[in-house]
Amino acid sequence: MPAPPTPDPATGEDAIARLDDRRIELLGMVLEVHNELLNATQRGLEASADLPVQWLGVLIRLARSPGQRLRMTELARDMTMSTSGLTRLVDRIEAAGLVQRQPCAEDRRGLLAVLTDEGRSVLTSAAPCHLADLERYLDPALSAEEQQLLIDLLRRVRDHVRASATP
Amino acid sequence: MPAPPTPDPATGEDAIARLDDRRIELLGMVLEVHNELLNATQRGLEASADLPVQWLGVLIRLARSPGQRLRMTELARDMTMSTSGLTRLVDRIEAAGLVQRQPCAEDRRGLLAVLTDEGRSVLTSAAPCHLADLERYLDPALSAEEQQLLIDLLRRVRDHVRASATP
DNA sequence: GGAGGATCGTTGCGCTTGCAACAACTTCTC
DNA sequence: GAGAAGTTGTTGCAAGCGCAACGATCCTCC
Repeated sequence: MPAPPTPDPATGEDAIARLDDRRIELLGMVLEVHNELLNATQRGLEASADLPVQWLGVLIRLARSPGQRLRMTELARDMTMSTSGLTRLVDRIEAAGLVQRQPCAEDRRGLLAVLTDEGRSVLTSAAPCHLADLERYLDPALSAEEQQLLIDLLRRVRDHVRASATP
Repeated sequence: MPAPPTPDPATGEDAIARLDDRRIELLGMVLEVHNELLNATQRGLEASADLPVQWLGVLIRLARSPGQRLRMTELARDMTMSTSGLTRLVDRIEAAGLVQRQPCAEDRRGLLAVLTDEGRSVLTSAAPCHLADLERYLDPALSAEEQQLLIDLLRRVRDHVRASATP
């Protein structure tokens, strides 16, 4: 391959040409799907239960955990957010009575976020609407197999980003 | 299928059981990948060019557009963010000299965000690092075909969410 | 051609988040 | 055991975003 006619502008053109790169498109698509899907589910959740999606995220993770409780740090990791962000988030949810902080028996520094009865009740009433919304958005777009495939592909990306970014 | 033994708690258990639903897992995975990938690329971009990812998003979209310019509203749609958010974002980028606002000839309400020479220069110097980071994160996780497949699946989700949520 | 409605971009305001610093506690090391 | 080093959760602070309201401009329909 011969050298390009105009060296310095050519590197610029080269860089511009690479803007259509597959990986950049992938990043953009992840961002767009995230925003669209989050906005859509948020609207649906506001209409049906007047609940922020993040609250539901916390409630779901607690409900799935043994004893309906989770350490603050672990919850923050699960939610992929900072511990300070999670502190305020749990503050709000606790003020609404859906969660409660409990001291941790085997580590006196730690706190456990515990799902209250009211939190569990709110979750069981909001979950069906949330799921119906999600089905409405996803099922016509992707078959069950495609959804599973998408999950697997995304999980592989997540795992590798985590592994190569955390150190 | 016989009725469950304890009716009212059973609906609760039922709702809790559905928390493992494929669609909820998919939503969670999209959120996680978004956060991880955004944080990772952000760190890389800070280290190499000290540039927020959103700035690069604007720069890339402008560079790809004919005349390196885009209407504010269209840019907001492309970035999947509100017009007010974009106003402040462009404010910052313009203050840094990478973009410039120009009046729109055929619509005196409108403004065009135009890439400046400096913006183009910053983009061409930052893009290679950004792409290298992205390759480092994505290529070991997914083959070229899988990446393309992932893009296609995500695009179908995006399109359907947009179509069924906007009205 | 002019009035009503829609669209474009900006601003005030409040909310949520992350970073850095901190105190309380645990764990490692000698 | 005592001190150093790390971890856990909270707080002050500032940055960024979306919503609602606003003026300016365009478009439609009589």
